[in-house]
Amino acid sequence: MAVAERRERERVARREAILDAAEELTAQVGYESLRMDAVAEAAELSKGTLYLYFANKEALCAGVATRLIDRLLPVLEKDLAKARSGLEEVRQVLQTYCDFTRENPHHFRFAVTWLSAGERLDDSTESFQLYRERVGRVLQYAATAIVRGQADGSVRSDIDPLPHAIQLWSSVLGVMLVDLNKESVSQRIPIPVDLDQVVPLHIDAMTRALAGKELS
Amino acid sequence: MAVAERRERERVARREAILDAAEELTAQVGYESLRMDAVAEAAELSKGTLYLYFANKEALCAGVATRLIDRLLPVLEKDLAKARSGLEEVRQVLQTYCDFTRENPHHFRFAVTWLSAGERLDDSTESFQLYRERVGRVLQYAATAIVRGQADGSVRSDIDPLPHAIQLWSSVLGVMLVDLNKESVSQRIPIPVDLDQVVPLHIDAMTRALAGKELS
DNA sequence: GTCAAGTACTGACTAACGGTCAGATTGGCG
DNA sequence: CGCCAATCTGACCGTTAGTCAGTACTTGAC
Repeated sequence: MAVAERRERERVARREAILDAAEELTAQVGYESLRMDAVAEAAELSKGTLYLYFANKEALCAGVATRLIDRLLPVLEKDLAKARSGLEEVRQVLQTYCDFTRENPHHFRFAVTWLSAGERLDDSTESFQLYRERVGRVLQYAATAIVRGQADGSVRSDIDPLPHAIQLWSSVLGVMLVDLNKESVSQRIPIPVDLDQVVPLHIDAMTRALAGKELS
Repeated sequence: MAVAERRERERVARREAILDAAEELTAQVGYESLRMDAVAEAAELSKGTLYLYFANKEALCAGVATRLIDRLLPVLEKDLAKARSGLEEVRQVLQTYCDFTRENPHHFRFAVTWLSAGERLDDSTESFQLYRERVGRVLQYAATAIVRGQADGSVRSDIDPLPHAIQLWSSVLGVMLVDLNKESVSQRIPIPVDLDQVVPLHIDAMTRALAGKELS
């Protein structure tokens, strides 16, 4: 049945086309202003069709976010090759993640919304399964870097890699939340601070906290 | 004109009554499920009246959040008295803020939404002016603690208090984001970790990163 | 007491948007 | 051609934030 195979290919292609449209629009107007009507128009489909490919708006956004992480992973792999120690790897994971977030602020806003949605969000759909798996992979990079650092002595030996990987990731999340909204936050917070410093400060602080004995 | 004064008192009282209703409802159903109709009903007013006291839903929520911070500030003051050094003060600010956030998760969700809203949110209303001012005060506690720590030698002398206060606050924001959604996050992240550890780990890491030379 | 000028409040209405579904359209197959 | 299944459509629905013309009440002047 070559027909069935072609149909499957077409189905995948259409799904990707919808994701292309959604990604493009998200980049323009931001994740929270994304309208299903607009996605349908951009993809040259009717709104109903979107729901044949994605369970709901969140699932569609999860699909966009998953593709973005898929582009991050090879970069992460490449950047990590530069590192000369486990601690440097940890630092590089954080740095690469921050750079990625700055280039793809909308993915980040989606992640925050997803996290803070608590029980309210139904993330049992396939789109979310895939997304979750990608997030897990990013965390694994951090955890692996810590393990390597413990092996080569650059990272303290008395810590548990996985919980620390989550601590690193979640704290970066908060810092990036502020960084991405620098312009408005600096007006919103009645304190004069150069917010550009905050991300490097945080990465330094995290590195310092993980460093093994030999760090001055 | 005693009449004008009484009117003003009544106006303030009504505003407070609306905030009471909104706070109560928020505690029950959460910030994102708060409905203006429900607030109106709970406050025994019509919906239109709410908009005579608050510019919009966000402004109402900012009002609720402001009152919550007003309850945090004295606790912060009290807890800080316990600290024996500047570094301990920093630690205590973080700890008290985390405890407060756990007791008032809805305030926290509001703060995150506000921050991540970027330019989209109109926060020029009076409610937001007040809220911003309160956030500034919390940050000031952190910054002051750092300054004290530098004075008594418990905190590194080579850091700038204000940017670090923001780095502390924003990273705690991210960590709490995960903490508050432990149950669902632990299912969402395909990695087996006890998420209860993350907040203490983070506070330790932050303390370690700020500590002056004498820390082992 | 009464009337005019505020002031506070009301609730039906609108607009926007996520999501649905009965029916139209398309394309393969006997 | 005619039938079936898969795909697609877009008018429609429910929900909810926000509006505003109209009502009710209060006040102070006469």
